Amino acid sequence: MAEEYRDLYYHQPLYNDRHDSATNGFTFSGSSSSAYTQNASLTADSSFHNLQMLDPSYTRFTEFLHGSNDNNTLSGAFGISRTSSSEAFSRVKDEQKSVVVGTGDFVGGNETPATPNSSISSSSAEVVGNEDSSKNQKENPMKEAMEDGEDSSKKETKTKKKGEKKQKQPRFAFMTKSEVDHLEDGYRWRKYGQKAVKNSPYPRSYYRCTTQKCPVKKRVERSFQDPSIVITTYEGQHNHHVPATLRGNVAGMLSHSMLTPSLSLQDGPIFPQDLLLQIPHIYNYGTAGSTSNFYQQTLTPFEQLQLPDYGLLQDIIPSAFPKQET
DNA sequence: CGGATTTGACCCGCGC
DNA sequence: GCGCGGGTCAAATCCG
Repeated sequence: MAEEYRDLYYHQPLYNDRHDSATNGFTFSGSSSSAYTQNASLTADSSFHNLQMLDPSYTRFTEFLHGSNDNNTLSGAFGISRTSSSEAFSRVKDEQKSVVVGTGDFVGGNETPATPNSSISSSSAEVVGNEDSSKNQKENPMKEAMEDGEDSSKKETKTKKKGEKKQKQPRFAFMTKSEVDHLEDGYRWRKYGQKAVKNSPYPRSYYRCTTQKCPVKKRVERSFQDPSIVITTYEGQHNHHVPATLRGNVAGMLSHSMLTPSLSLQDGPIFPQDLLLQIPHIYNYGTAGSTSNFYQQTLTPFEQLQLPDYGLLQDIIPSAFPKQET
């Protein structure tokens, strides 16, 4: 069942104060001392092999994020390396724990010793070339019957070819402690569906990037085990920049507060904001400030978190969970 | 009025 | 083959 979540990022943003801490508290997977990170590091070994990247081109978090295979890596964007990421996030507060559990390359055990810091920078997104269940693109005979001319563009995206299985887009999931379901991430999304989730009282919402031709989708749902946790799953890669008309111009904020320090941007276009924008809790800083206690303080140990569709995390990352059953 | 959301129907893959 | 569950569509509705 753990077919897709090759990368799972668990964020535990803990903003004790207000906005400022948001930037300061950027702890991607920072130097947090939480048990979560420890767990995260645990995931770094053995049993992750089968969860490792399938596509070496996506060896970095950002690459996945932006769908580029150039040097747009998170570490690159922040001028950090897998082993020195802590530098970039030195401002991380102790209480601000963000958990990033990857199931990709970084956790793959290659070089993920026990430093969750490195994990993120080397994280990779799942890239499943030929996945089995690809239901994204389906044909719609009904509509076809009704209209076939003008609607072709729409169908073109979903009616590739009968036999030709739709390629699975790389995805990764965030688990974010948040009171709001749909975390602001800088992109414009249009909700196109909502479904009840089995074994969960909380529905799952489906969003599509509103930018033309951008294939990115995301699903948002709440963990039924810990309702305060929102699981956001991104699928696909944006082929465009973050819309400039962001509320509060978060992109600017981010680039200023985050990119200034030690960012040795490498060649090639980099959209640092994209990285950050993928970190909902960070991004929310700019938009959800009004909310009183937007963020909670603690994160349910992720061994208790249930992943959508894929069962418990320990099912996916057995090594991270010595022994424990549902 | 146009864009976004809601929501029930439909499609599809998978397991039994 | 059938039922289930997940994902998507699109008409209806909402909202600024």
